[in-house]
Amino acid sequence: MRNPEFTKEKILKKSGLLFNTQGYKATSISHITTATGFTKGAIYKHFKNKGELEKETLFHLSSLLFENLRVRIKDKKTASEKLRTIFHYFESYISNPPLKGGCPLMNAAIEADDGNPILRKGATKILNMLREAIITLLENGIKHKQLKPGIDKEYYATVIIASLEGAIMMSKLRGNDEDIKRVITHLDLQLEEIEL
Amino acid sequence: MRNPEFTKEKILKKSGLLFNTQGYKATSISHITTATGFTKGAIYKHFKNKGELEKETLFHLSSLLFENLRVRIKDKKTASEKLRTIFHYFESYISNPPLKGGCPLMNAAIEADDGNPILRKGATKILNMLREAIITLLENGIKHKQLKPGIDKEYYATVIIASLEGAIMMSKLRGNDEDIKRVITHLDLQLEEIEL
DNA sequence: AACTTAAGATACCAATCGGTATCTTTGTTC
DNA sequence: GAACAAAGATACCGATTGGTATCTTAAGTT
Repeated sequence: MRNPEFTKEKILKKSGLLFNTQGYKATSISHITTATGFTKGAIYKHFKNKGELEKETLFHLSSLLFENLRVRIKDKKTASEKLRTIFHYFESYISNPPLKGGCPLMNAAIEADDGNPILRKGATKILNMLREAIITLLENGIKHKQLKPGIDKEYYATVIIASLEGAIMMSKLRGNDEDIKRVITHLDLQLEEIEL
Repeated sequence: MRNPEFTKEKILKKSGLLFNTQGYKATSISHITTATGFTKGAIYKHFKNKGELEKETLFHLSSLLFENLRVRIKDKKTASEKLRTIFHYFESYISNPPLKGGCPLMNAAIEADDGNPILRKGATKILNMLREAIITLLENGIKHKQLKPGIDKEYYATVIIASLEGAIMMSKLRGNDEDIKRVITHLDLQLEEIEL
């Protein structure tokens, strides 16, 4: 029963797990063959080289998270509610992670920034998507008189992303969810201050 | 002219650069031999294996940063001034980095957390040192009536470290210092709110 | 100046790396 | 059912990996 689409999907899924937990450089093609049950020939039929597999896997991982978030905020009414939903999505990120290995954006950004330009470019793209999504949310909040006009949207987008990413790293390293909870509390407070 | 101390120092220095920029796994012993001019035999005389070299190098890198900060805050009078000095230390961290490759704590934490227990332990230790240093600073500020009593010190330590670490990652990835500057502004504002 | 010890150089090891060329198998089309 | 193209398996490649055993060289001790 051959099913090339299923095969590619399975490779991406297993690669996603391995790249996100062990790292991109540390995960070899052989690791992926044993994890998927497919052979090297099958992998190189679907991806022209390891860099391409890394790139596609990163995109696959981030799409998973974006979709996760999109589903959770789509039925929320106000910008505040949507933002708060995003914050609290990360509350269980350590104890019950939607993705093993932490944040794929962070992982790719840290591993790639000085030695893997393709992966770095992918991480930059994801970060920009995230920034723009939050800024759009803030803009809609202002437009619908839910958030104070004149606030610095770029500023809030940066503070939100930076503190969440940093907190995930901290909580993951320390093995508890204290840090991520504190940061979520902090972001909730910041949001209160710009609500009308 | 043989000088084993100088040799070990040089190995640590060059390893620090390579590990912090290219990554621990991605940097081979051969890379270090060509960078230092020493041979494999010399390296394995001073470090029993690569893991030990990684561990010692991480400690060497973090000591460098801690010492950097210590010098800058030692002549500052109040806890607020000391904290503000720490925040603004990271202002030039991207444009004029004291250490190439970003924050060694972050780099080690991200690379190690799922597959390198020795490095992970080292990163945890450094994070705890940093947390306790900030908490001590806050305690002294309270004791000397510079900061409001009853503030949640753990909370502020987490917010400070998380947002700074996240911002370094963002600014480094995007290649500018906008994000780190925004976070420093944010932390300055937070500090104002707990000052007496 | 002979002896000793540690520092560092050299040469090698099996295992693994990413990648490719070639083969076999499967499903589709006519 | 013969022909064909695509999917996947197999076998191999040179280069590199972390690590070690052995050798040489330099410096200190008496």
